[in-house]
Amino acid sequence: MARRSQTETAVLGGLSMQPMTAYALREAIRDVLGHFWSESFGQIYPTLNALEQQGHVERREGPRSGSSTFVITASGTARLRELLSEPIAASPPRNGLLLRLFFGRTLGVRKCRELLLEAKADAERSLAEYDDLARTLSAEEEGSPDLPYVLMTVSAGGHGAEGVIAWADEALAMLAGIPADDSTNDATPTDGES
Amino acid sequence: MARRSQTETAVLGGLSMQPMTAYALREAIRDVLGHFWSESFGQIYPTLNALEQQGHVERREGPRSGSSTFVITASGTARLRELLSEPIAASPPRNGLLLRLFFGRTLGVRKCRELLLEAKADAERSLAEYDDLARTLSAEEEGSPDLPYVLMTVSAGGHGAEGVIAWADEALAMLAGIPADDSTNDATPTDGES
DNA sequence: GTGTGCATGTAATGAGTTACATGATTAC
DNA sequence: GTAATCATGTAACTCATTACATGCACAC
Repeated sequence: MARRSQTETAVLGGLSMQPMTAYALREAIRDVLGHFWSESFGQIYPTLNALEQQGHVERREGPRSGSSTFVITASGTARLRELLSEPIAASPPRNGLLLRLFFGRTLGVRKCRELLLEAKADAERSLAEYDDLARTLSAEEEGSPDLPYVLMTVSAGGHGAEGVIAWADEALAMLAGIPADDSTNDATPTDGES
Repeated sequence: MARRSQTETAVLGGLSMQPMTAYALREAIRDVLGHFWSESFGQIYPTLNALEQQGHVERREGPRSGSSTFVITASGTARLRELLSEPIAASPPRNGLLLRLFFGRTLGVRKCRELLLEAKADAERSLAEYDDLARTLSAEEEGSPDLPYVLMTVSAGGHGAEGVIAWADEALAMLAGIPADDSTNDATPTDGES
């Protein structure tokens, strides 16, 4: 747990695929890892400096004057392997959609339906994106030893999206069974008694 | 965005289902919302105090001397409705499993397989739990106006777990297609050149 | 009378995000 | 020359978690 927590993993991992400038690294993390991981960019530079001091990465001449390309060292690869082998620290769940639906009685049937339709549309859109991405990557990165692993994570996104779609359909059906009671929607609260 | 960010929503939502002590609330959040939401308990008490000062909850005699039961007020219900209607602030994705698999070339085929088998087993276990939970709740809370909404969130958990299982099978099949190259596992890194 | 669980809170810490500040290079 | 983009960093701030501190009440 060398602090920098998982930022270290993401940074070393990115550099394990290819040497990059810090700038390129942060774009890679945003665009490529972005589907399932995020890093605060404010920590990438400090982490790179720390890793350099520990000898896990080396600074080389960058593509421009003043810029540096970072290259992972053998010790960095070992460190990455170590980090990847650590038990997965489950980040606390925070599903804003489910939080809203859970209190759906207060939110109202109509808004719940809207949320579900929106979630379903989002999932359908991202499912299409994942399919595209898988096809593009298979073609462009053909033969790369990283490809199968990358495809696995893309596939996870796809299955997740499919799960959301199936769930949304089910939930919409359940919603349809609830009397579209407008008193729970925007009218006076049902604080009848006591 | 009254700060206390979403803690406010969870607290008001919990009290919208029934009046509780702060202690009971934090257990409810842990046990019931726990599948898709988490709150740092250190924020529940301050949030309750803030809500009390704003008139969104009222403090009543608790079940013991010195303890208080909190009751949501009409303005609290209105506030909750407002909070639930706010756009969903997507929390940054942080999937530790996918982060590891993405760098699977470095981690090694064997450990990837272990991770996937573990994830699949976890998903199967929680799928069974969700099924149980749905059955139990349907029986125990029969007739509650909150029940259908609660069941929707349970169903989301189930579909999610099913998605993970399907994905894990696919990913394991992909893994099987990779030469179980032990050089990428624990042997010397493939830092051949330069 | 004592231990377990109910009950209430606060302080310290640490992690993560944003916004800011700065400058070089390249394309137009 | 000037706008966009590459490039590097830091400081301030918010947010969240953990651990700690305290005490009552009820069952045994």
